[in-house]
Amino acid sequence: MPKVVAGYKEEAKKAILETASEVFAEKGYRESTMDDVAKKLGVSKGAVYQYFSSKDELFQGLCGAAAKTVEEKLRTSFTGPDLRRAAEKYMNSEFDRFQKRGVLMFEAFAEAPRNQSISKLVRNNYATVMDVITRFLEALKERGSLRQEMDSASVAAVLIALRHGILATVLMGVRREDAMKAWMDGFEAVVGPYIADGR
Amino acid sequence: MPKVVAGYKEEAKKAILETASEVFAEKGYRESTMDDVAKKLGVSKGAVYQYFSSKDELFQGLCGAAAKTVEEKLRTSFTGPDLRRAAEKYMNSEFDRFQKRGVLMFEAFAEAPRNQSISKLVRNNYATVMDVITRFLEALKERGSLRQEMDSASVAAVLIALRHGILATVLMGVRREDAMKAWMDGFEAVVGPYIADGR
Amino acid sequence: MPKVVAGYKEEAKKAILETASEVFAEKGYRESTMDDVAKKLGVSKGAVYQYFSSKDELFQGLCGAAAKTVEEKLRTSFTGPDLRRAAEKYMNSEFDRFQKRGVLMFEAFAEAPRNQSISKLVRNNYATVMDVITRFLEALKERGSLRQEMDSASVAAVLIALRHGILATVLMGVRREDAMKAWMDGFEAVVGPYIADGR
Amino acid sequence: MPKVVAGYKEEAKKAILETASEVFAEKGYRESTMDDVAKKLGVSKGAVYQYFSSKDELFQGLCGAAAKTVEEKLRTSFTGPDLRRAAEKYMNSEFDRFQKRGVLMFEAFAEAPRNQSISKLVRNNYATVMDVITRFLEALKERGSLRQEMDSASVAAVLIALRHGILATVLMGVRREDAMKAWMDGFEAVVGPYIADGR
DNA sequence: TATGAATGAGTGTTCATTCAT
DNA sequence: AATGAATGAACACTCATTCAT
Repeated sequence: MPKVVAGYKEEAKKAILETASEVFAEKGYRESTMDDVAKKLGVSKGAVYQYFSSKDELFQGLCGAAAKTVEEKLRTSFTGPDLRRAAEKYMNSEFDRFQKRGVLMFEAFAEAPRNQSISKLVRNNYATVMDVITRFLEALKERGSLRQEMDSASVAAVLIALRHGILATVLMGVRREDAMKAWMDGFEAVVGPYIADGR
Repeated sequence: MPKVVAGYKEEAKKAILETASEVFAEKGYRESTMDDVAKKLGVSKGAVYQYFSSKDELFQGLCGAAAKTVEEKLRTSFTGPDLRRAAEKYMNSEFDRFQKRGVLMFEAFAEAPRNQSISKLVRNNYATVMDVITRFLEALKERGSLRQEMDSASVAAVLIALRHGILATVLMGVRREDAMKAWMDGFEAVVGPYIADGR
Repeated sequence: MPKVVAGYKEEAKKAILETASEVFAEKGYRESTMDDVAKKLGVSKGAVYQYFSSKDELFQGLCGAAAKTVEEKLRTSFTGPDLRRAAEKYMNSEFDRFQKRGVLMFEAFAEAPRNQSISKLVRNNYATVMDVITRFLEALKERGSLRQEMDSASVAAVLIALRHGILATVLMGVRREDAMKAWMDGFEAVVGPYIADGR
Repeated sequence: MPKVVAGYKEEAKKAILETASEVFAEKGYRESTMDDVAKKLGVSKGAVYQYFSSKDELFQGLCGAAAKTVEEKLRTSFTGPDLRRAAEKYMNSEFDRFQKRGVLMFEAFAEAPRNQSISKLVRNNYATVMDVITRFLEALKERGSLRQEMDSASVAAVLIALRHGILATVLMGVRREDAMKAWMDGFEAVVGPYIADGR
């Protein structure tokens, strides 16, 4: 009779989310069963239901957590003075995550049209990411590191699309190094010349 | 007792594929039932099974058809002398298709990791598209319409990723006009200066 | 692969209803499973669901059929010239039915407060029965077989209650003959003197 | 950590029974969960199990208590010199109880055939009630208040059936006042003329 | 060829009951 | 005594697939 975790409720939820994301990523959301999740956790189905009242809620929790991870990663990656290196580091960490959980993003997109909560999550995540990147570019412009006539919001939109598309190609079988090259090429072309220390 | 179509086997398959893609796009692949498809066609389940021996095969047929459509569209769009206008026209037609069938792409990506056939389809499609675009860019370079030092394959990879990412943002709720702007902005940045009539 | 019945849809429904009422009467509605019903029919669960889309609907169908049977029995029993004998014959046939399916009535009453359809059914059945009996007594009054000052509706209400209560006591273990005696005693007391051929 | 009651074991049981009867009456025995009962009590499931070792036992306790209440009510109602008024007062108090807990009776009847304990309870209750009423009628006969040729046991049986049937009609939606009229009409018809002070 | 009744293996979810704390 | 997390056996309901007609 193993416990979900030996700790507190929040810990338990996190553990379930973690396991569930592995299972869902491996077998797909619709193809995975609650039993799969429970068994991988070494726990009974009922135990999982104590923390998430439905499979759907579990999936939403998952997507929410993933969205937060993405935002976090974004914020922590784009900090240093070297824009280019930041972009590279960022995409590298995305690749790592994608190796394992990448499909989940598509699962979420596929569900969104028929699932209000997921849809809202996806949209909010997009808005947040747009905001973070736009502000970041604005700050660089003010520092003089980027050309003044750049439309930050527009560039941000392109970068987000590019990032998404690059990740998708990885799922399509493109080799990681090729994908990274495409990302860096695209990044440079879109962001343009960069003066590291502003003036 | 309506026939799938009053014509030949191939006609019948096309009709089923068409209807199935509507149903799957609306309700999702896993959530759609063979009965949904049959009913929308005004035909019995058994009739559908006469042409596709399983739901999975039906989905594969769907994806194959979609891939062909994409390739076709690509080839027909990028022909005229005006690169920019061609890019815009192309994305416009993608948007139209995406309004209705967009999600199917995500369904396919989500299935791919667990479905050999779909996976192969996706990869082949990627390769084909890469090929088409790379050749096209090469041709333009030879004509002198694009800068000679451009790495056609690399630019093609970026463009494909960008296209994919842009379409994804549409599903995420980005307005069509904003998505189009991002596409055009990205396109120009990536492809660079273009001399319409070469030299 | 046995068919539900070898006949038409309506036959099939009747057969299912028949079997289900046996199962439900034996094990109780809530304790019976759809599998119980299917197995007793020698059919798969899915087959049952082809005719009744839910367990609840099956139960409603059951109650509806039972209500109709009751009304029918009432109408056919109270016809001849001998009121007393009619009453006895009627209750006898009720006892026969009750031996097997009696509990179902209580199941229905127990469900009614939480089940609109059942509630409506029960009320409608009561209204119909009241109507039938009242009219019948009225007719007898007109023929001069019953005392003129009798309040037919009131007597009908009492008779219905009495009938119900008598049947309940049978379920409580009262011997059939004792129950019959109580019914006849009550009936006579309530209906009063009767002149078989009017005038 | 609230205690079931701050008092003695018997008090605790009573409190649980009281709450459980509310819950069961509202949602039905099979549809109610032990958690429903516990939560309404403001206590954990485990606490309830300390006093009743199973849901079934809880239900039996309930029925037992209800039976006692009925007997009590009977004994206290039929005391004064005015038989008619006593009958009315009695049914009035039954109506009050029925408003809230009426369905439980049907739940019990529905369970009885598959539950020895409940079955025994129901039969014993019937026997007791028969006894109480028969004795009461006998006493009245001896006092000269009722016609001497009356078969007390028979009349008692009819009255019990009538009472039961009347209560059932209330559950079927008959208005309280109409039900009361039917009860009084039936009562008078069955019991016959009554001389209030004997001789 | 087409039909649609039938199958049967699942799947999400519930809940009485237990038991370590 | 009380808690509530965990168990695990059910159960209603679904659906891809088959096949007799």
